[in-house]
Amino acid sequence: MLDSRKHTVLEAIVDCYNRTAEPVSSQKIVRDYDMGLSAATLRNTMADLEELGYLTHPHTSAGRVPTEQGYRVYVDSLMTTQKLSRTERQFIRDGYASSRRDFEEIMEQTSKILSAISHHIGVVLSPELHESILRRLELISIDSEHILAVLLMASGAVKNQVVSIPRDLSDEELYRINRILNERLAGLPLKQIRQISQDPVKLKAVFDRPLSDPIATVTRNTFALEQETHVYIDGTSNFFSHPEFGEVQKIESLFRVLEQKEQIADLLSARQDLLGIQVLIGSENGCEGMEMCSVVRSSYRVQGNQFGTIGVIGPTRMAYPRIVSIVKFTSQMISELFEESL
Amino acid sequence: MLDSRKHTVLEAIVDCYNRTAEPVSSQKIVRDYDMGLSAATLRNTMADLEELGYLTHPHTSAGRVPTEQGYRVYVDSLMTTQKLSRTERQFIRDGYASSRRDFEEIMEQTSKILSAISHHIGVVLSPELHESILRRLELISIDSEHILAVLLMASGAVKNQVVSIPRDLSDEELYRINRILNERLAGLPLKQIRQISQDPVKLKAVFDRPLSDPIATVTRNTFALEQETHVYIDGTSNFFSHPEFGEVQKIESLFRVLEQKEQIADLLSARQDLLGIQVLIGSENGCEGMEMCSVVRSSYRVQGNQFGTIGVIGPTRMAYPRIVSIVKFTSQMISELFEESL
DNA sequence: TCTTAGCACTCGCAAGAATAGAGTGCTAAA
DNA sequence: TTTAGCACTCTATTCTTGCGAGTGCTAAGA
Repeated sequence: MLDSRKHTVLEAIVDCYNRTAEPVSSQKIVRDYDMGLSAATLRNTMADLEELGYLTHPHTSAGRVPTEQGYRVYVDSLMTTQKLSRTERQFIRDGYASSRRDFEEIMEQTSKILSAISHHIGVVLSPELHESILRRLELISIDSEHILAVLLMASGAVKNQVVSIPRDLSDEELYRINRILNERLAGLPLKQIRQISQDPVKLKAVFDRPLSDPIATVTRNTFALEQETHVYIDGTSNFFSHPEFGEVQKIESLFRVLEQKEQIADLLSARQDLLGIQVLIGSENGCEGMEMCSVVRSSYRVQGNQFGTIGVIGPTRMAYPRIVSIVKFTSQMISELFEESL
Repeated sequence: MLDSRKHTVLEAIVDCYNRTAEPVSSQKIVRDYDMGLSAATLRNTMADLEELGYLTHPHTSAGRVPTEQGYRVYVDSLMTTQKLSRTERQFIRDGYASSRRDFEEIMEQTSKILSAISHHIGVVLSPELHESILRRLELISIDSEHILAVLLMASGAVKNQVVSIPRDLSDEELYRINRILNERLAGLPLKQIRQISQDPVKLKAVFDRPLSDPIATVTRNTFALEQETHVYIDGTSNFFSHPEFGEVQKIESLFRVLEQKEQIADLLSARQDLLGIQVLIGSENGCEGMEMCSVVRSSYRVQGNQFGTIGVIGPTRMAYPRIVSIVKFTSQMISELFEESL
């Protein structure tokens, strides 16, 4: 569809625009890229590329700027992904070295590493709690009406949940319930446990006890969990250094979106089934207020069928090859970390 | 020091400036405030107030703007604190109604309520973990090298901590250690437990066992906690609606500070010993990059000697009477919540 | 002595006009 | 097919001008 020259020119323009943040003129290309063509010829090619929808003009006498479609072609078939340098890889590894294998800390640290090395916004989505497999649960008495349920997942994630109890339970009773719940429920995914806990028939089958038994109530109340994903965001202030966000209103709309963590979660987790790296360019992310941002995301595997997502959010004009490498490498790192910790 | 007229005029100017965000002229005061004086007289008084350091001029032919010193006088002795309206009080109460008494949720919800009702930034500092009293601790086996320690505090706060263990411990051993730790340590503040855990003599005295016993190692590793305060921030994007932050660089410096949670923690917790409401005006907060912001803060009591802090961060030009009332009422609410939950 | 009307003066701000310069599109020649 | 040349367009900058808001000062009045 595009001949070789158009490819080269488009790549040069994307590259140049990404570095300078200014519309790219034909002269600029002649000077900076040695492609043995004159400015006039380039202008012809650029006009063609514009006709095809890969470039635009801010105004008649300005240079060219890639359109989203242009970026799409660049990302899909032009750019050459370079490997991260040794220093960069080490930087990422070092970032994890200090963390003590604590689930939350790994999540948080990842968002920090991503933002620090990419100079954009780093986002991490923890795996959906419902998919997690319960390794062990511990019930701790709080007062006569509440207990604290500590759910330890196979992934290392921990969920604390205050649970109402129907009547005061003695230590022995609680201990007994605790033991039985562990026997019958450990090893199952939370989603399944939830189904059991809400279905009187299944509940009876699993525990072989009348529904009035405190064990049924405790189970029901403990596993009445909402869908839950945690969102870790870091590096928001990096956005201030980009010239395209020189006006307040542009940055405002972005920040308003970032404060809505659910929206970010949706954005990152949409079509999570697609494995590997994905790049959403500009308005492709479908998020109002984030039209001028691109998202590079990848899922990571925690365990079995459990996946979380990491991503970098930056201006559409970002250094895609580098960011893609960063996200790819980091998601490998994090998957390895979780494999080790098993 | 200031006669009654100067008082009235200063109050009017602060009030007017807070509403309009524009320098206040003598005419404006004549029109909006019925004080039976001519513009010329007001100009004289304003000149006096400027000489005393309570007002300034952006330039010769502009109206007056309060200085930080002017705000100081206003806050300390001029403003009339109005009570919150019934609707506002109800709004705050409703904000807590949905939360399930979960410690973290209360913290988070408070920052949301504060920002939503004040239209500024809401900040909540959890009480310093070291000051908390251990109610109960539970050890859960993770793998042959790690256990999970769940510390339930008297306040309802929960701290999960992954702990390295010297060698694989059987379930019975772990259970035994767990029981002994609870017997000997529950009811003590973490700070004290930490001291015990690091002092061989005390450790031996409390547990009456050789230091080589796993119980000593587990104790030491479990309570080697850092000082720790959580910071909950909400409503940062509210700042975009204030006209004085129309330029990017002003908002940038602020957001860079807000990303440094430790700085915010220091800012809020400094001189925590002072009870009641405190107002830090402009550069008084001593935080670089936040010179144009004021802070209204108050501590809340969780239990016994344990205090956390809540606060509102807004532009120096904020509606102090209202914000002070909000912070005061909210900190009462939160203290009550914790009393109930005992 | 305090208050006020009047007036000259200052300064910022917005609108316009002029200029420079960057970059294009087109044409015609190589 | 490529390229040099040129006219044209549009932006960004700078300067000027005029307007209006608001002050400070002075002198007259209460």
